[in-house]
Amino acid sequence: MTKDNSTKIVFFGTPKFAVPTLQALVTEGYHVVLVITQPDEPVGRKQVLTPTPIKVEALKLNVPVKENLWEIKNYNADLGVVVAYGKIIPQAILDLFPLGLLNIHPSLLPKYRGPSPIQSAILNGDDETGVSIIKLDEQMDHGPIISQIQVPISKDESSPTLFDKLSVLGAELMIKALPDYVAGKAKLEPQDDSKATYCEMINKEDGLIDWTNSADQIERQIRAYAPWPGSFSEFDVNHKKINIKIISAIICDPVETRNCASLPHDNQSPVGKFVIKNNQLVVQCGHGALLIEKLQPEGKKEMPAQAFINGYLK
RNA sequence: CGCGGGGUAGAGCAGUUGGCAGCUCGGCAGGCCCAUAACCUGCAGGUCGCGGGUUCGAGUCCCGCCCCCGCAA
Repeated sequence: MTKDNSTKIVFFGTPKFAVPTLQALVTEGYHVVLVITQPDEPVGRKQVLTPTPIKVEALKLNVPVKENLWEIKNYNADLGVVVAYGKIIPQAILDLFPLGLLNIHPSLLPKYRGPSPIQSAILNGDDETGVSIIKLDEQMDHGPIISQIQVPISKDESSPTLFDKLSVLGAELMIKALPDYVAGKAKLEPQDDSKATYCEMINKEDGLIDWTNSADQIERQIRAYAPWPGSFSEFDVNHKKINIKIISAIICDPVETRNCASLPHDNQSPVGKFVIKNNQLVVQCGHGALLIEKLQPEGKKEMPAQAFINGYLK
């Protein structure tokens, strides 16, 4: 492997997704002179001030960590590597890097520019997604593509597993792409802007299930929005309304196998209500129905549907 | 001190004004049946989160602690 240890790299990243890339860079012997990450934030129920995963990793690797972008001036860096940093980096900062900045984006750009590409790919039922490495330019997720790799999306893929996969693949792809790029031999393929699509920041309300949608669509939503914001709905249980998060479900379609093949999917049950059929928990949707596997009532831990039936619906 | 719900059998829940700790499912044994995830009979399984206190008596009331979860990113 051709490495140029004289290239000084500044790494920008914040969440867990960025960690494998930082690790790989250091392990492969690249000279990471500085890590820029977001400030510690209060986290969790107890609002404990917590450093970002990247900060924790950087300290472990003995790389200096700063939150102030202007610190970069003191490091004479050549190249920037940006992985889920979480903020727009101002042009004046970009100009400090002679070799520019590379960015890992977890989609097949120009598809799914924006902040939620992984969730969007699952939500839309895509067969595949991927990871792209681009050179940052002045527009969001717009720069020329240096490298790209496809990844199939299985029928039961959920956001957490896909995050993990793409996180690791992104790191590998970066390590493969860097030598040529640093040597000035990389091909820069401009994106076809006419094919660009965009995804939005996800909000809590996006997790609210609209049971008039098709079972198909709701099932994809459940996988896409795990673990946050989750997919939830209000149900009538023993004359009380409780908010319940659906953790996983199977589409009740006679074509599908599994044990729901014999279930009556009569399209007559009330939409969005629990129905017990053959001792299984089913919710009728606008089209088709969902067999609930795991769920979580508010204030409770997640539990199998069977346990929910035994404890709540008897 | 951000707001709130909770910890009772392997799982999920009940437990009234303090008075023999219960229900559904699961497990085990037996029965019925062509057969079964159905049905019948029986059995096992509990330091009621931890530590104090009040009381003749605490799952239940009081104080302290630990843990889990929903909202709040």
